[in-house]
Amino acid sequence: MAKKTPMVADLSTEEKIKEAARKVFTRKGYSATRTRDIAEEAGLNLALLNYYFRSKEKLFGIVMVEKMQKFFGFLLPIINNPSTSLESKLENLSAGYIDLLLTNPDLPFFVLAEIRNNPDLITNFAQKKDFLRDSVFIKQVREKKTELDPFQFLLSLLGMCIFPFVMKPGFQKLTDTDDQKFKQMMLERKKLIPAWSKAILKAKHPL
Amino acid sequence: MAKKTPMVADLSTEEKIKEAARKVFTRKGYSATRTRDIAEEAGLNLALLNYYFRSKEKLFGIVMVEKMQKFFGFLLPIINNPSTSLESKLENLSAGYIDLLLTNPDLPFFVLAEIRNNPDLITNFAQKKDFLRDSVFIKQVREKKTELDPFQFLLSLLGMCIFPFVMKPGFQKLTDTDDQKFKQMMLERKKLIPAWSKAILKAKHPL
DNA sequence: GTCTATAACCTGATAGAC
DNA sequence: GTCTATCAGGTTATAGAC
Repeated sequence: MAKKTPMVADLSTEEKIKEAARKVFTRKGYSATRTRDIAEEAGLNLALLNYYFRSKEKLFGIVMVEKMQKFFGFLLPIINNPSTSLESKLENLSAGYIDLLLTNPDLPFFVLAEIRNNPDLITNFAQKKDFLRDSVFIKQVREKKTELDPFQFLLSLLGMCIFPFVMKPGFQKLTDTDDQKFKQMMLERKKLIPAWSKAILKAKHPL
Repeated sequence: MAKKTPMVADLSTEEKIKEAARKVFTRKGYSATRTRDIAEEAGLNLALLNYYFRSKEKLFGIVMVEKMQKFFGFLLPIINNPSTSLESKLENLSAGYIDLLLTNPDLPFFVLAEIRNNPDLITNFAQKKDFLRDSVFIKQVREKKTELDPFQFLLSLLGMCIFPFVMKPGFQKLTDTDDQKFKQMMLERKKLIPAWSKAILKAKHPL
């Protein structure tokens, strides 16, 4: 193992910093993290952050774009897939999103926080203006059940998938649920949400 | 209108600071707000914050407790009310919570953020340990449908009520929905959520 | 490329005049 | 009680040695 042949475990300095930044920024947010926290987390000196990334803000920007792409890059293709049925979309979205969030439990809160700080950002990640209004998903809900506002339905669907992760720390404390049990619940949820969504679609619309 | 008879509009200095603190802290969170922001928002000098509240942290603590009590003080009594049916609880919770959040749209995000920063806090606001596990709501769901995990159901119910408000800025940007239209949607939602929750309770449980 | 030392700046808190 | 001016400490960013 010569010095120039790094093992898989040890990344380049630049990548070490990015990895540390991902971790600290997602946990504490932009304002509450100090560049020193990131340097320490990376096991490196503070000056290197500026050497590689010029500023805290630029480093954050890189992490932020990554996270946004992860969050929306999964969601939008499913919602706008013209070759799957609405029922398939419910199953794909629920199962895939919960898997994604199980490996990235802090992702939704980070994304929601960032959108609140800067709502204009969201337009960079929705492919085009009125993307959602014109999406296949919205059309399919409209065809299935004209009296139902498809955006109301989507809000509920997303809420059922995402909210448990936003609420995770509080929920676990309140119900004495450890990570293992929480994971089991979320896996179970992959089947519950499509079933429940279909029940909602079938339910009589209230006056 | 003598000097000593203030009009309803102008509050005491102390109350002006608190009101400004509520506004800025809820919008930007603890770390991102500077005491100078609060002073400016209140139209007062920075030194007065420390005169009245000793420190940024103490001022934040006061605002935070208020918000937590507002958030949980409404939820817990409904969930644990022994003299209402499960169906009534669904209706009361949905209607009441959405009304609360329409006048306090930033409340859920603030509370969720605070719980993430300090999960132990939540135990101060849940009246006793295992409050939720032993609650009337959980018992009633269990009686109604033994094969359904009542916590899964509660997560969905809360998600449907709360998530739209957490997502509000992004949703509005993405769908070109102004505040007036958003409010209409949420009022409509007060009827949708109980109907949908009941449909979930009636739906066949997936294997 | 990586480090130590330090500059430049920002922020919470206080002193002291009014 | 309220203000201006300032301090003390912490934080980002950089200079310069290695």
